[in-house]
Amino acid sequence: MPRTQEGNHLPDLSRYIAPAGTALDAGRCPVRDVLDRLGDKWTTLILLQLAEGPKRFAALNRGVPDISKRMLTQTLRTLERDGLVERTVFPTKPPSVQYELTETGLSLMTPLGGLLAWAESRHGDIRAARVAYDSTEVAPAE
Amino acid sequence: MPRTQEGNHLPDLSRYIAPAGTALDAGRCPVRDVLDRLGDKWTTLILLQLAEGPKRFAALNRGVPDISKRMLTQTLRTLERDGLVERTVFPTKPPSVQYELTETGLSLMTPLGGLLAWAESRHGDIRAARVAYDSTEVAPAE
DNA sequence: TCTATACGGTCTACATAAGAGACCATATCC
DNA sequence: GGATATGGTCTCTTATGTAGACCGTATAGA
Repeated sequence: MPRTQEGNHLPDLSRYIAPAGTALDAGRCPVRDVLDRLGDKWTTLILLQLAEGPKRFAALNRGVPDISKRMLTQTLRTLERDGLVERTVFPTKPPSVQYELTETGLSLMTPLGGLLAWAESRHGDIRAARVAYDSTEVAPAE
Repeated sequence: MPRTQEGNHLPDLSRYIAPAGTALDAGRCPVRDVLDRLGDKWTTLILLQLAEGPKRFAALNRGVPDISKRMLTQTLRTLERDGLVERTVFPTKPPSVQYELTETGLSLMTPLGGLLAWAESRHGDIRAARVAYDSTEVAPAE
């Protein structure tokens, strides 16, 4: 079994890999249980909106214009259920609903920020790699 | 790279939010273009496998037992296209194929590690929040 | 008064994506 | 000869995501 063959200053990621065959099921594997949520396509965008401060439903919808209300509701419910977002209903007439990050949600912003910084700095590389890949696929003249 | 550590003092995340109405489309918004990939359900798991060192197709399949070959192939192709993973075919008799992280892929491991550390440390909170949420939903008698 | 808009959603119908599992060719082992 | 392993592809079915209509209340404007 190949160990980590180089000591290239990586964080010890193997700790996040479930022991083979045992804990890869959701509910026990934090990677799946948490990371899958961030990949919800909308979750990260909404968290980013809320990182600016508490917002209301319609404001979130404006901040992420191409999300449907259904998906916005659904994503917010999941975030609320996971304890990342707090939902407060003000009994005004039309009732207004405020969403804001909880302490847990707020604490996610730091590691998320690191990932976004990576995404921003490497976005050019990734896009270039795609172009290169697609061109060699179309014209494998190498 | 922002190294903000305080919970109430966030890194400037607003920079990752596209100017309203302009750049939320994929291809211009790094958040979508990159983060959506990590949410591919399998991508992170496979990257974690490869963080241990180069692996072959079947080894990856064993490391993530419940992925189908079809999804494994597809995910690896996407990672290769994005320049995060390099695919090398050795012309042995049943040809063997090795996958390994590129420098770009390797560079993702650090911010990803931060996110996984967060996921691990908050997993208990999140699961507890879910239980609490579900119980109040089922029995809203307060 | 009649209509339009905004609030915060829900509901239904449809399109896309994921998943299971058969299948392929080659080669070695028993 | 049959099983197993290599690295996939292909089709079929099911789950998920999306668009958009709809709902009731309330305010503003014509």
